[in-house]
Amino acid sequence: MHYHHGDLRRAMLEAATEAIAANGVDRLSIRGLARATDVSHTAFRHHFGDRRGLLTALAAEGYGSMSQVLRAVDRTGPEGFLETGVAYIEWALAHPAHFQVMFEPDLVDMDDPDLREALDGLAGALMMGAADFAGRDQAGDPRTNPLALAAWSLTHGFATLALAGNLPTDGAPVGELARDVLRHLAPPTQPGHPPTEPGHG
Amino acid sequence: MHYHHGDLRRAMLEAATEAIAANGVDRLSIRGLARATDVSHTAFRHHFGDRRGLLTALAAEGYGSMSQVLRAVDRTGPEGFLETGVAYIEWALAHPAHFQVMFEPDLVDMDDPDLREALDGLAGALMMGAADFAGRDQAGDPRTNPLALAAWSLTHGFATLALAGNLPTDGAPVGELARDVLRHLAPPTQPGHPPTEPGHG
DNA sequence: GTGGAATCTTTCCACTGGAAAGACTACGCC
DNA sequence: GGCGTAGTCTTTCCAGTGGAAAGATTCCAC
Repeated sequence: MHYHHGDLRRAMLEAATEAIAANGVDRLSIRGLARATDVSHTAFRHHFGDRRGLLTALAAEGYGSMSQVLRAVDRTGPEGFLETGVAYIEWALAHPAHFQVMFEPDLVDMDDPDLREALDGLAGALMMGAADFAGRDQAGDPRTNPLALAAWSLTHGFATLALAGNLPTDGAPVGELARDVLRHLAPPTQPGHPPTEPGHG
Repeated sequence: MHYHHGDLRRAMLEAATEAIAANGVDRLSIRGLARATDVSHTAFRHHFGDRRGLLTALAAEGYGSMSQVLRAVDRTGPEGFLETGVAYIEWALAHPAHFQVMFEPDLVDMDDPDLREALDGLAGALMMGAADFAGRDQAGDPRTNPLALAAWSLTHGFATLALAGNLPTDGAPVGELARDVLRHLAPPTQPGHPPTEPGHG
C-alpha cells in the first residue's frame, strides 16, 4: 500500500461506474467509493473537487466514449441510416451509469469546460447520424430539422425505457428489437391524415 | 398553529413537487420539506414511512394524473392518433417532478401496491393511445407490437430530451413541435424483413 | 540533496435520514 | 360530562454523509 494510489482518478471513476450501475446515482456515496478504493473520503477532492465534479467527469467520459463509438459506425449498408441509432442504444445499455449521468443536467456542472467540449463532440456525431435519417441533403441538426429530432427522440426514448426496465428484454437481443423499432421512422406525408395505414387497407 | 397539521400528506407531496422541480430529486431534503411545512422532520414518517415512500407516493400520484389526462384525450380527429402522444409530452413538461420520479425505478418501491395499481392504470391508457399508432386491428401493447413501442419510445424520448433542456424551446409552443415530430412515425417502407411477425395472440 | 508541487490523511463541522419513545389531539363510547 | 384508544406529531438520539482546513507524505525537476 503506497501513500500515492497511482491512478486514483481512474479508480474512483470505475468504482463510481459500478456503484451507480448497481444502486443508482442517488445512492452513490463518496465515502463508499473511498472505502472501495481504500483511501480517505477526501482524497478524491484533489481530482474532482466535490461530488458534483466527479459526476461531471463521469458524464464527460461518457460523452467521449459514446461519440467515439458512434463515429466508428459503418453507415454505408442498405439500412445504414439505422446503425447510428442501434449503436446509440447498445452503448446506453452497456454503460447505464454513464448514460444516466449524461442526460441529467441537475447532477453535473454544465459550465465545466471539459464537459462542454466532450458534449460538443457527441453533438457532432449525433448530427452525422441524424443526417442519415433526415436525408443527406438536409441538415441533421435536431434544432432545425424535425425528422432529425424525431430520430434522436425515438432512439433516446427506446434507450431510456429499456434502462428503466420497461421493455421486454427477455431472451432476444435488444439490438434486433431496436432495429425493428427504429425502422418505423419515416418522412411525413400529406398533413391532415395519418402516415400509417393499418393492415386492412 | 395546531398540533395536527390538517393534511400533512398533501402538503408534503406539494412541497416535494416544488422542490424537485426546482432543484432535482437528488437534492430533495426531507428536513427541508419539514421546514417548509413547519413540522418536525419525522412527522412525514407516519404518512410515508421513509424518503423512498414519499417518492413512491409521488410517482403513484403522477401515474394517476397522467392516466386520467390521457384517457380524456379526444382521439377522433383526422390526426387523433397523435393526440395521446402530444398530451403525454405536455403532461410531462407540466409535471417535471412527477415525471422524473415516475420513470426512475431506483427511486421508488416497485412493490408498493398503490404504485402498482396506478401504474397498471397508466399502462392501460398508454395501450389505448398506442393502438391508434399501431392500427386499430392490432394490439397496442408495446411488449408485442414494435410500432406501438416505437410510438411510446418517440413520445417518451421527446419528453425526456425536452425536460433535460436539450430542445430548442425558445418561443414556439412545444405542442406544435411535438406534433411535427410525432408525425414522423410510420410503418416500415423498407423491403426485406417485415418488422412485425404475425405471431398468434 | 533540496525545494516546491502534487497527492493523500486527519480532523472537524453542519447536515441528513431514520429509530425509538413520548406527547398531544380527535373521536367514538359509556 | 369523562374515558380510552387510535391517529398524529415532537423530542431526542444515532450513524452516516459531503465538504472545509490544515497537515503529512511522496514525487520530481533542478
